[in-house]
Amino acid sequence: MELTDRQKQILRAIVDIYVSTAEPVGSKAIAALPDVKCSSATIRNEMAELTQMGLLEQPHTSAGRVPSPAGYRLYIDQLMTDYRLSLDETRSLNEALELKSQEFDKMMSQLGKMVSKMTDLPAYTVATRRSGAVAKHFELLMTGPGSIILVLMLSGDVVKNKLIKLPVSVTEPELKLLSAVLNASLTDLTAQEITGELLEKISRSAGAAGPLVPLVMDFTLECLRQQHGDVHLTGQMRLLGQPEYKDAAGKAQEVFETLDEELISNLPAVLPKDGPVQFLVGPENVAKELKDTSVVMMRFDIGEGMQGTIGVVGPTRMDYAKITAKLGYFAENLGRMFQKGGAAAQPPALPDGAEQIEN
Amino acid sequence: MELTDRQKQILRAIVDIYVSTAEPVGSKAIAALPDVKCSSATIRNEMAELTQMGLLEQPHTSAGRVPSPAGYRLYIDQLMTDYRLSLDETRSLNEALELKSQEFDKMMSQLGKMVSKMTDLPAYTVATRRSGAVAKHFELLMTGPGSIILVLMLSGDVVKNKLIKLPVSVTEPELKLLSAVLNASLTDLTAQEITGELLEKISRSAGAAGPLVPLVMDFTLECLRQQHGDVHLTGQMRLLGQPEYKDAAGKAQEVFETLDEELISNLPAVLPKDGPVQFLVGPENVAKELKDTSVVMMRFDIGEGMQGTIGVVGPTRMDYAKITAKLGYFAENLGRMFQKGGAAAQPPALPDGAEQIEN
DNA sequence: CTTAGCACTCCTTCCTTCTGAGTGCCAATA
DNA sequence: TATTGGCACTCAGAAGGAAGGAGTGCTAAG
Repeated sequence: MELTDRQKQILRAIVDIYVSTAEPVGSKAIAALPDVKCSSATIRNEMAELTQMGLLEQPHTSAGRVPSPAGYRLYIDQLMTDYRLSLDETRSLNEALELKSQEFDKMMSQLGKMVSKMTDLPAYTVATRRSGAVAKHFELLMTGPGSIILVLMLSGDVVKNKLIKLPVSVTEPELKLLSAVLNASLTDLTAQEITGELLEKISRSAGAAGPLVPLVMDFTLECLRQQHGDVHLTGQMRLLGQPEYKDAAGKAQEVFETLDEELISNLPAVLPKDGPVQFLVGPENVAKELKDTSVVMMRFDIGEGMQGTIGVVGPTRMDYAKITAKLGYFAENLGRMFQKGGAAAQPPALPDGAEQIEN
Repeated sequence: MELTDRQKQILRAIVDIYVSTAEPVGSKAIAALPDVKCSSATIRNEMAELTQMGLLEQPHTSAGRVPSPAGYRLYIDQLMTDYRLSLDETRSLNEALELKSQEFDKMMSQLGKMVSKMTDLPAYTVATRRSGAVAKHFELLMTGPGSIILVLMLSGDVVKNKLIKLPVSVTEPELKLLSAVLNASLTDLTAQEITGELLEKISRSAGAAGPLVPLVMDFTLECLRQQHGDVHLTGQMRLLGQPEYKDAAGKAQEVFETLDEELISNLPAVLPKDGPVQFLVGPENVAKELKDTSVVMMRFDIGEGMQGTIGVVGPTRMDYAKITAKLGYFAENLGRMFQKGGAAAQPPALPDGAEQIEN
């Protein structure tokens, strides 16, 4: 069942208005729009039909219309007009993009904070490996009589470290030997390629530090197998600024808790695969508590077989076009920064005038 | 002006009841308590006096009484009876204490999550140095044609890393040389002891890698100078479970934002110094937006010149005794775990019966 | 097919009333 | 002198209408 042009125009208008007012949209409001040529009665007829099709909903009989999840979906897939970032917006996005270069994990978390601030909604970031990770370098450092720190460098510029308590006493030279053996035999191997035999061989060549090998390898394999970095979720409280949570702290709390638990653990499974952008609208969402909540996810490149995802979480009624535009701007420039010269590189030059972003 | 025993008893009862009900406490409720011997009229007289002294407040003329901040303060300092952890509580605290040993920073953040869950309130953790930090080891690793990773180990088992983009091209052996020079000349020095002259000397001995020295040292000095680790704040949303935020999402959001901004940056300045426990009651708090919010902070030892702080944030009306007991239990056992054998060590044995915790 | 008109629905807001918990004070009591 | 029972008074919050108004669906005319 195809929509007529007028129906599309009306649906689009309803979504646009509802997104900015959070109030059900009446037929008069639509008829009053400058480029609508017909009367409110006609609009009413069309609205009744759109409701029948399941694209609109009515909170109660004598209220205006609100887009249904299906309506949002259709809007996103077909009707959404690209949002043009204003010069001001571009400028503040650029400002935000001036990441203080730090440890990788902190950069990701800082990025999330920036996005959350720019969209005034909760945001999260995850780093994902595109290919299997390999170890690049092992370093074992004595920190005290009974403990060492293992510093592990992985592909993708990821550094992990762990404090290990020693089951046996080991001397500094023995530790050096073990480091050397590990670096010689395990660098550039994926988790699959590290076999039990290999480990046994290493244990034997490591001499007195042999008993350490399982401890070191447990952590290493755990790191290598990790597909996703931590999910950094921030700005949850911004959701409270949305009118839907005006006086329903209970509802908000439920959403928060779900975000904290479900989303963080399930989200990596629904990272965008096909396009750079993906939308989860209301009930399409991972958890049923989030049925009135939507997620916009945007992929970006961080080179070295790694890929990042920025996501923004908001009420189903959110400005998909604007958020997509902002995320797109971030993604584009982040990819460039990560590839070219790291976060310390120049932020992108200010374009002359507002820039068109494709979604 | 000293309080009579009966006044103390009444104040204590009012705080105890109000803390658990969040409703103003009337004279009848007090008179009905088993160990109160006088009538409600007497209680009313005493309550009027306590109100005059500024220890109680009245939301409106015909309502019961509520403790004022001064009342809470007096309660905390003199009246609070130690809360006895139940066997159940001790058991779940012990369960929570089974930290998965990980990187230091993650442990701290995980600890915050545990505490937040156990108290059902927002919590934060910070690690603080007691003495100046020194560098223990430098490691420079080539990650690609134009970039290296600097891994820096500090005293206190803290590991920091940073991706550095190279201004000049450097070979692997040159990098090794620089590592060696850094390790030879800078280990065990505090930030103060690293002078310009010293750096210049290093630059010269580093040969081709000389131009890298400022980049490396900027980061190193930044790390050495850092007094506090990151403040890990979690569980903000639990505040929404408290009745005072039942239908005031706006107020909650304000508190959240303040927590995020003010608290995190100002908090290290008010870390407990004198006792292991410190209370910030309502207006004593760091920011005026938190005037209805209290903080309980507990110090614990993590050895190696480091000290940790766990804090719990809640409405002024919170169960100080219970929270103190729980934090105390954490602090005691954490200190033991960190000192004896790291987080991988055994959690404390379950005491026979509930255990008395001193605050 | 579109539109003006109209009756109808029902949410929202505002006002009023009512109730009851709790106080303050006074006079009686021990 | 300290305590208690009694009583009038206060005031927030709940409950109950009543009015207002935005918006709909339907019908009949253009």
